[in-house]
Amino acid sequence: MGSMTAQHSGTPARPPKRATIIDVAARAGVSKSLVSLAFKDPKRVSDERLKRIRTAASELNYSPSFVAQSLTSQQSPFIGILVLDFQNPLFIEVADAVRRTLVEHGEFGLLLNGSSAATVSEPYGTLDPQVLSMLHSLRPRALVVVGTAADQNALPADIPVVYVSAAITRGVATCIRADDEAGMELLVNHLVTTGHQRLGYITGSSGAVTQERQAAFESSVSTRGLESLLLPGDYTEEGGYRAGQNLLKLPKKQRPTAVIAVNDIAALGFIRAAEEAGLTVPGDVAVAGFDNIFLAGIPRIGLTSVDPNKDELGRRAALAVLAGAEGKADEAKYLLVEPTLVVRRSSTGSPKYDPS
Amino acid sequence: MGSMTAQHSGTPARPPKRATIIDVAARAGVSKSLVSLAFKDPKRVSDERLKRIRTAASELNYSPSFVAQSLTSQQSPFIGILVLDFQNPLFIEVADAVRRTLVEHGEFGLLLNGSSAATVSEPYGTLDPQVLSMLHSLRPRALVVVGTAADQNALPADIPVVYVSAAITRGVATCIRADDEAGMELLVNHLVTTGHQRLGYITGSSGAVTQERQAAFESSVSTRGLESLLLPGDYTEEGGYRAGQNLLKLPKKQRPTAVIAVNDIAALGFIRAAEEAGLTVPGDVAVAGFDNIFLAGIPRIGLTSVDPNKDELGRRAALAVLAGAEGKADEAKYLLVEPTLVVRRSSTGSPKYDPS
DNA sequence: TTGTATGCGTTATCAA
DNA sequence: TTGATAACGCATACAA
Repeated sequence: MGSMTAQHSGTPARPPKRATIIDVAARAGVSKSLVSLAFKDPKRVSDERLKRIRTAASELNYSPSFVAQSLTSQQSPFIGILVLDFQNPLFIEVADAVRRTLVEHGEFGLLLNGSSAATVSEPYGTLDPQVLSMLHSLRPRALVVVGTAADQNALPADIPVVYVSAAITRGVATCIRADDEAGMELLVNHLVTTGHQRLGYITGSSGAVTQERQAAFESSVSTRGLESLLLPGDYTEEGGYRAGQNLLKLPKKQRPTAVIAVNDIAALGFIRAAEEAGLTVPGDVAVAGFDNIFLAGIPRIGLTSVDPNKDELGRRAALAVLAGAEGKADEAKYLLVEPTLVVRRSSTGSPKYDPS
Repeated sequence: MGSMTAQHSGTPARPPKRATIIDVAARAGVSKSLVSLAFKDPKRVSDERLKRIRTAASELNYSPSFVAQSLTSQQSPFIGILVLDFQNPLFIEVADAVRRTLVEHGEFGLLLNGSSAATVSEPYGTLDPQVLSMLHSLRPRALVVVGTAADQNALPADIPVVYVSAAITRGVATCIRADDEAGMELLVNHLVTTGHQRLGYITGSSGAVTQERQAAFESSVSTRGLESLLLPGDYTEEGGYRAGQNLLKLPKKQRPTAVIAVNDIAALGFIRAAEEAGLTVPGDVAVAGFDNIFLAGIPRIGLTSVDPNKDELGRRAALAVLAGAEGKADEAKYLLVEPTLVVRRSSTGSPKYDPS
């Protein structure tokens, strides 16, 4: 009996109506209130009736209607995890970590796409009004938003919200994110230690993360009195590639000897531009990125990167949102998770790839 | 006015109750059925009242309750797109293509996680019973399942379902997938043309896709009377790596000169094993995969791969599910989409990576 | 064109 | 411990 039975049979027949609480009550010979009770608070109903209800329910393949439940209770028993960019592996991993932690605590985390972007490339995502409207009336216990949302006010104001891997205005809502400033410090320190004095930075295109990482770079660089160069780019491979091409227009003397990109993907694009132009990495120019996505760890790539500690981000976000759902969140917190630096070939070691 | 207002104020205060159709009716001085009409079929209500209703609605920030709507109409105005593995870029891209096509046709596609796997590595996913139960009562117009579901019967039997990028039993439900047999032919033909006579194949671990690709390989190879070798693996980098290590235990004479992996990720793992052992790709061994994920196209990787034509898969699935939602799907179709071969360095060209 | 009554599946309140 | 009944927010059929 496949899923499309109705389509197969010539006559649509009657759609196999789903069993309701009334059907179960009738079959078990009790009132519907008792059936409801049997599901919510089994120990308050006598053993005998409980058994009758349960067998009736399973025979009818009954489960309480989510919709009807949330209509009366004004609340749905799940926590929504809104991901703003499914193409970004960082977000996926963080979101999944949130979900796992939620499950461990007996909560049901529903992971769904929150972005309305037709084409995904902008990290600074717009929340899909349709999804929001749906969520608004579904009334999940709480919401986790993964990634920076363009418009925070679009979210239901009466549901606890936690942001993770997002850059939002401090104080308005709880936010868990990697400490980019610390990450940048790790990176710059590493590069300086390995002998670099002239650093380039490939910027993001827009959004708070862009600004904050850029500010962190400028601060790290000026504190040390280093020469620096800002290369406009974005979060895409293409953006990094263009930044690389622009860099190569400079006279050799002025070129940075090491380049940090706003994220790993852009770093990858930069590498492509550099190598196409006959430069070696890290021989002629060292490269590093942010996020430490899967890609960065592949031997052929070997990209030095700041790891945001995805599991920890997800775990903390889950705990925060659980507190919110319990009504225990007294105020909006702004939690920074310590990143770590993963040093690979792209910033050190031999310029040529030698796997042996 | 953040999202957590309720948490900030010491006293929880009364939750800012959401405006209902009655509030709007009262404010606009009409009956609630007229408000309902104004939202569903505006042209059936007089201009003047329509205006009053609309301003009242926006003043109260009212939008129809999704929950109440689907409770009465027995249907929710969206199409669910269930993704079985969010870590698999292939699925993400296909799912997004489905969503885009749906949007073009005025439908709302909700992309959500359908897998209950704690750790994601098995491509042969288990549908999350919680998600299913929720969906069951939400009653979306239709469902698209992206990826192979372990248990097809778990899905609501009274909602049209279309599978995409999945391997399911023919005939039970509509299924859109890449023609793996054709893809394998393209690949084997390419390798034979470039001089290879001894081919290896890294298998998947389980599931129908695993079986079908393997059968396709064996068929392609035996038709041509080629020597071949099956290397047990799975869909992960680690699986490909282990397969590679096993291959290297063989005396050089018996080793295949080209290896096809069940997917790109496994191919990547194989490359790592080969290069760690001092072999060059494609000098000592040519490598190719399936799926043509983003990774495969990066110059440093340059992996020859069978491209499943993700946009087309998504588009066809969307069209099929639209037909199903309209009740126009007369029977379960099994549609194969023609793949293309993308030849890159890993199977041809110079063994050493030279970007210039 | 507009208003009224009823039902959707469940929970909550109250009686029994 | 159990059962009757009123919400919940909306759509639909019907009446005006």
